[in-house]
Amino acid sequence: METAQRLLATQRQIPADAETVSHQLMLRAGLIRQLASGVYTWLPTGLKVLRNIEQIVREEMDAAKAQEILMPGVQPAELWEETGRWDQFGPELLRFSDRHDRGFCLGPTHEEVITDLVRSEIRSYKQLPAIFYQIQTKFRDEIRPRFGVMRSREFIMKDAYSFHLDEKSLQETYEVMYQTYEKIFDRLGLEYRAVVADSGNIGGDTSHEFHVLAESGEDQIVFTNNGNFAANMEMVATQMPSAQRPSPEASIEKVSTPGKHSISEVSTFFSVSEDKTLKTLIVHGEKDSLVGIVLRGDHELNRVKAERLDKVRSPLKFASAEIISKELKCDVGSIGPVKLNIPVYADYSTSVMSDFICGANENGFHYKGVNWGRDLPEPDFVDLRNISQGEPSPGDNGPVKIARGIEVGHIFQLGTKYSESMKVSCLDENGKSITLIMGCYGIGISRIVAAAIEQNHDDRGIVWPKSIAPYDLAIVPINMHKSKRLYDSVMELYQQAKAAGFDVLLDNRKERPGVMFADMELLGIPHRIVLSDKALDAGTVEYKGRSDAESRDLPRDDILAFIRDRNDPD
RNA sequence: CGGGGCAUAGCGCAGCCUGGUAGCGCAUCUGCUUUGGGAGCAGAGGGGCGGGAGUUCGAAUCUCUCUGCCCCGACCA
Repeated sequence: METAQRLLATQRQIPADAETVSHQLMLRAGLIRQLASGVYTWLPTGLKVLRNIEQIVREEMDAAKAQEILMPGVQPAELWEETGRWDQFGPELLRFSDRHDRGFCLGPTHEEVITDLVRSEIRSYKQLPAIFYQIQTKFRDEIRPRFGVMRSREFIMKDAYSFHLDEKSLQETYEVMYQTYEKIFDRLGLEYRAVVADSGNIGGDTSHEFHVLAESGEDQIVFTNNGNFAANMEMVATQMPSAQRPSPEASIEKVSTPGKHSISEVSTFFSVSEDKTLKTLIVHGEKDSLVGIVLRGDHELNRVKAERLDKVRSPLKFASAEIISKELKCDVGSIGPVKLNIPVYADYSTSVMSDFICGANENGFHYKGVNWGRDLPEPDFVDLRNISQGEPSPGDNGPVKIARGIEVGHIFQLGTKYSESMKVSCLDENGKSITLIMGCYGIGISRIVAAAIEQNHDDRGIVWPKSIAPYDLAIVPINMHKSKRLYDSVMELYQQAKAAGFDVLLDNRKERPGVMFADMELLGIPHRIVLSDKALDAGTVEYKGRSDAESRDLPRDDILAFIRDRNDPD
């Protein structure tokens, strides 16, 4: 491919609307353009990356004996009514009517469609197990699309669905899919981790997420060095401490703490560490009630755990400052569990605290020397918090580490959630009708593009893993328009590289070198060859890998073999 | 949906407070010079200021009202 004939669409300036690195770089490198909120056009370069990812996914899915199909983006309401999701899904499901006033939606996922297909096509156990997949555009009317294609409304997903006669078969296929996902993310050249996950509203029991590790990731993942434990933060249980609560030594005392609101201010004021304080959060309960949630000062609330509590409204909603001051007669920074006349849940970790500090439910005052049982009733101690770095892991696998990740894959064991409501069965070898068991397996293809950039970039632009880079190799000639022999040499190398199977981008624009270098680096092309008259005399070319610190001169005749070796050292 | 912000040329912005008929940088086009890290000079084209209504002799500037987009919170690949 030659730059002069190609819509490179690179931009020098950072678009004002983009905040995250990947979003900025995708716009600047000319991969995408926004059409509407959460809706993007893929430009030629971006599409090449997308196709590279799709190809790897396709090859590995095919290798796992999954069969590719393509289902419609538009789906009839009746199917969704069968599973009850027409009502459950909420506004995220974009609904509309056709000219006959029949209800339709834009497919956010395809459990209903595939299940409908399978129930009419699969009749015998001999056709099972079966895995179907597609790579297709989905639409979810997200409340707030953001970060470019990281969370867009229209996006490209690989979704796969498996059907089984029994649980054992589902387990086997699930294991195959897990391994297939590992192969896919290995081939994509991304640093990732598989974690135990919450299955959310897709339904089912066992589920794993695959996260690309990146500082900017929205999810926290928890794992151990021995590799035997890895889970989404939402899922990591903390235990009731086994230690005995120390006996009270101090007596309760109300202390004036003017202007001290946050835990760090209060702990500094009292010259104690944050773990000697309690923080009390106020959330909405059922109906109009409020519920207090008490955590150790240095701990972080886990929303998913809080939502599971009987008295807490789901989804979790924090009480506003106005409601708190109206109902509790004090402001947010002064709340504590003592004489708090609403239901209170306290985290396990607070059960072994004594002589602690907490808000006095009066502006400008805190209590110190507070003790459970003596100064206030024992609350319900439950698991409410996020585990912290360095704490012992569940199952004795050593201390946990915490990293941030971007969820790019999710596999579920669905069980019979859809097959039951949609009555999918077939006959087993005894002629008995069996309700099929399902699994489903998603990969966010378009999100992977953004995640790969979040994980692999520098101050000059994208640094693509070589398997998904839009081009393998950039050829940058210096002053080609001035030298016929340079032109001939460049074109010869260009043809040779193409013949050798490289996807080559020849920068044949009449630009100054700096402009070409900057664009090729912004685009993140893994290998760059610079050709000049000077090097021609020496019989060399100048080579630089995208993440190399320095360029090097190599014999012209060896360059393609050199790059091939570098790509594939074996 | 709650909170905050923005909307002026392809991109980034100024002008708005104190109304007088739109400007800067980059990009684009032409010419000359230049050519190993986003060139220099000269010239050119391009918008009527998100839409609608109002106030006014006159509105990018003031008022009202829509709409779109971005950011922070609850959803998910």
